[in-house]
Amino acid sequence: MNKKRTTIKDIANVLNISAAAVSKALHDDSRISKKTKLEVKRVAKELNYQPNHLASALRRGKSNLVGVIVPRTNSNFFSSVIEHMEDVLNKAGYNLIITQSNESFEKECRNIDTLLFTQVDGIIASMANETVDLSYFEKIKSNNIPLVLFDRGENDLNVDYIGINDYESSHMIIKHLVEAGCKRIAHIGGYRRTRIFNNRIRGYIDAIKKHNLPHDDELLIESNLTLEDGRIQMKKLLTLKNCPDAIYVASDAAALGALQVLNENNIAVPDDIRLVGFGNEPFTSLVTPSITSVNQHSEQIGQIAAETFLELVQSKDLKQTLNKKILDAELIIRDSSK
Amino acid sequence: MNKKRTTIKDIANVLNISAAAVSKALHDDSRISKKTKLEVKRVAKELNYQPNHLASALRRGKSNLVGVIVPRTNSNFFSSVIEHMEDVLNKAGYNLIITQSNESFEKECRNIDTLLFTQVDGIIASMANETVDLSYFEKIKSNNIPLVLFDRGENDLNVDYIGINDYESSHMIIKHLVEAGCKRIAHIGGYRRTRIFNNRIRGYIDAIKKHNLPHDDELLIESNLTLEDGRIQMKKLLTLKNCPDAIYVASDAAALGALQVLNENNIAVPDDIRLVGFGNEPFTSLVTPSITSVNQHSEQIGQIAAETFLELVQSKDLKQTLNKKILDAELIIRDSSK
DNA sequence: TATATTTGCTTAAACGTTTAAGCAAAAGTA
DNA sequence: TACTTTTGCTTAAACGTTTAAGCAAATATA
Repeated sequence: MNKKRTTIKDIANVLNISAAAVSKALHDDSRISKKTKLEVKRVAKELNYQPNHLASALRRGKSNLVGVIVPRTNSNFFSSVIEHMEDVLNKAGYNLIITQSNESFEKECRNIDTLLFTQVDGIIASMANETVDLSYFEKIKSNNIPLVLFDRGENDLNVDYIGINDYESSHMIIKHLVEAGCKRIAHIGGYRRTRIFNNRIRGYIDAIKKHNLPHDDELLIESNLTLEDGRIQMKKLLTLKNCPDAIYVASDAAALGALQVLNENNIAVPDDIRLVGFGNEPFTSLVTPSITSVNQHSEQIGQIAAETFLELVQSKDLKQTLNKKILDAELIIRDSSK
Repeated sequence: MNKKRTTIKDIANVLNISAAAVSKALHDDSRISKKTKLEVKRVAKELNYQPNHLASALRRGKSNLVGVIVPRTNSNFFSSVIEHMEDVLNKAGYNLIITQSNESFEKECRNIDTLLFTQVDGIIASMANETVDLSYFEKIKSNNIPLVLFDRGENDLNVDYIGINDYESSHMIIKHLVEAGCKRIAHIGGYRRTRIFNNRIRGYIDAIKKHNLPHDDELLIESNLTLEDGRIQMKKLLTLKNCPDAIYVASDAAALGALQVLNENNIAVPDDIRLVGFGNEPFTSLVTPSITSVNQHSEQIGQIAAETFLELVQSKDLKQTLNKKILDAELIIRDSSK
C-alpha cells in the first residue's frame, strides 16, 4: 500500500548511506566503490526505483525534452521525419513532444508558447504555410532555446536548416518531362512567400528557359496546394486556348486533384497530358495512373535534424556556425509521366 | 545580457514582497490584495516572466503532461483523434507527449517506459496490433497512473475505453450488401486476439446467419490488414471455385490492396464484386472506384477520451466506476458497393 | 617515517515553485 | 471598550535530485 514512489532517499536508508552517494552510484561516479554501486543498483531494482525526471531536470536546468512542431502529423513525410528524429533523440536520452499547427499561424504560436512553458531543451520545427510573421520564432531564439528548422524554413531567421534542394528538383522534373517530349509545361506551385515553393518556382522558370520552352504567365499558378486547389487550377488550365502537355504540381495532394479532373474529362494521362507531383506520398503509387513524384528523404531529414540539434546543445556556448544542409531529392517515375 | 530567466524571486525583489506573495498573486489567491495582484502581474509581464514548469510540477507532484501512444500518427484516424484530444486537454492546462509504436510491441513497451520516466499525469493509448502481453500496461496501472484506452482496447485490463461498436458496424455493412443483392459475402478481417477485430468477425458471422447467407470457412480470413495483406488475401479469394460477390475488409489499406487486385484482373467493382472497407481514410474517396467505408468518429473519440481522462484525475481517490463508451459508427456508401 | 595523494563517502546548499503555519494590522462585533 | 474575525502578508519547509566542498581513512611517495 505504498502510495509514494521510491526515491533515492529510500535506497539510501536501506543501505545506510547518504542520498548523495546513491545519486552518484546510479550515475557511475568514479568516487563511489564498485561494491556500493552494485548494492545501490540491486536495491534500486528491488524497490522498483524510477528516477524523478522533474527533480533532476529542475536541478540540472534541463528537461531532456525536445519540442517538435509540424504542420500536420497526418502526412507520410512528416510522420516519417518524426519517427527518425525520435530514433536518434531517444538514444541520446531525449524525449519528444510532438505538436501540430494544422498549417495555422495562430496554432503554431500557441504551440510555441506551450513548448516554452514545458521547458523543452530545444525545438525542431517545420513552419506552417500561413506563417509570415516570425516574431514567435524570434521569441524562441531570444529565450536562448536551440532551434532547428526543416523542410519549411526561413532564411531571415538565421537558424540551422535541413531540407532538400527544391530548385534542383524542379530542374530534374522539367528535364524528365522534356525528354518525354513535352513542349508546353505548366506549374501549379505554392505561394512564393514560402521559401521551398519559391525555390521550386525559380527552378521551374530557369529550367523552362534552359530548355528553350515557352515561359507563359498563364502556365505558372500559385495556390495553397490542397487537393481542391489542384482541381480548381487544373480546370482553369484546361480552359486555355493553348493547353499544356504536362503539369508539374508542387504537392501530391494537388496533383491528385488535377488527376481527378483530367480523368473526369477523359483526358488520357500520360498520353495527352503528363503529370508530376511532389512529396512521394503513398497514395501516389496507389491511384490510377500512379503519379510520378519526388522523394524528399524524410528518413535522412529526420535523422540529420536530430543530429543538428544534438550538436547545437553540445556546443551551446561556443559561437556556433550556421548549418544549412541541403539534400538532393530523388525523382520517382511512375505511369503518369511515362 | 541576462542569461538567467526571470523567477518569482526577481518579481518579489522588484516589489519588495516575498516570493510566496508573488506566487499567490499569480494564482489569484484570495488572501492577496487586488493592488498587489495587479502590480505583480504588471512586473511579471515587464520582466517577461515564464513560470518554471518543472519546479511547480515537482512541488505539486504533477507534470500536467499526458502521454499518448498510438500505433502510428500517419493515419487520418489517429491524427484526427490526437488533434481533438489536444483541443480538450490544452484547455484544461495539459500538454501532450505523442509517441508512436509503429504496431510494434517492443516499441510500445519502450514508449511506456519513456512516458513513465517523463512523469506524465496519465496515458491515453491505442494498443499495437502485436500486443498480447499486457504486463507493461499493468505497470502503468500499478504505478497509479490514470490510463484510458481507445479504439484498440483490451477487456482484461479493466480500464476506461472509448471506441465504436464494431459488432454493430459489421451488421450495418452486411445489411447494406444484402440489400444490394449480394448472396456470398467474404470477410478479410484482422486477428481475433485484437478485440475490435474479433468483434467485427463476430458481427460478420452473426449477420451472415441472420440473413440466411452461407457461412463458409473459406470466406473468413484473418490477416494483418496491411495493403499487401489485402492483395494476397484477395488473390486467394479469387481462386475459390465458388467466388464471393462481395468482400468486407476490416481496414481501408487492405481494402485498397484488394481493389488493386480486382482492377488488375479486370473484375468490375461494384458490378462483379462489391467492396467495403473500414476506417474512412481519405484515400477511399480518391481511388477509382471510390471505396465504401465506415466513419469511426475520430473527433468524438478524441474528445471523449480526453474528457474521460480528466474525470479520472479529478476523482482520483474515490473508487472510480469503469467507463466503457461505445459510439455508433457511420457507413459511408461510395461507388465500390453502389 | 613523514607527507602527499587518492578513495569513498558525507554534509549542505541549490534548482524555482507551492503551501502550511503564523503573525501583525485592520476591520468587525458586542 | 475589549473581544473576535478577516485581511494581507511573511517565514520556512518541502518536492527529489545534483553537486560543490570537505573530511577521514587508506594508500602511495619520498
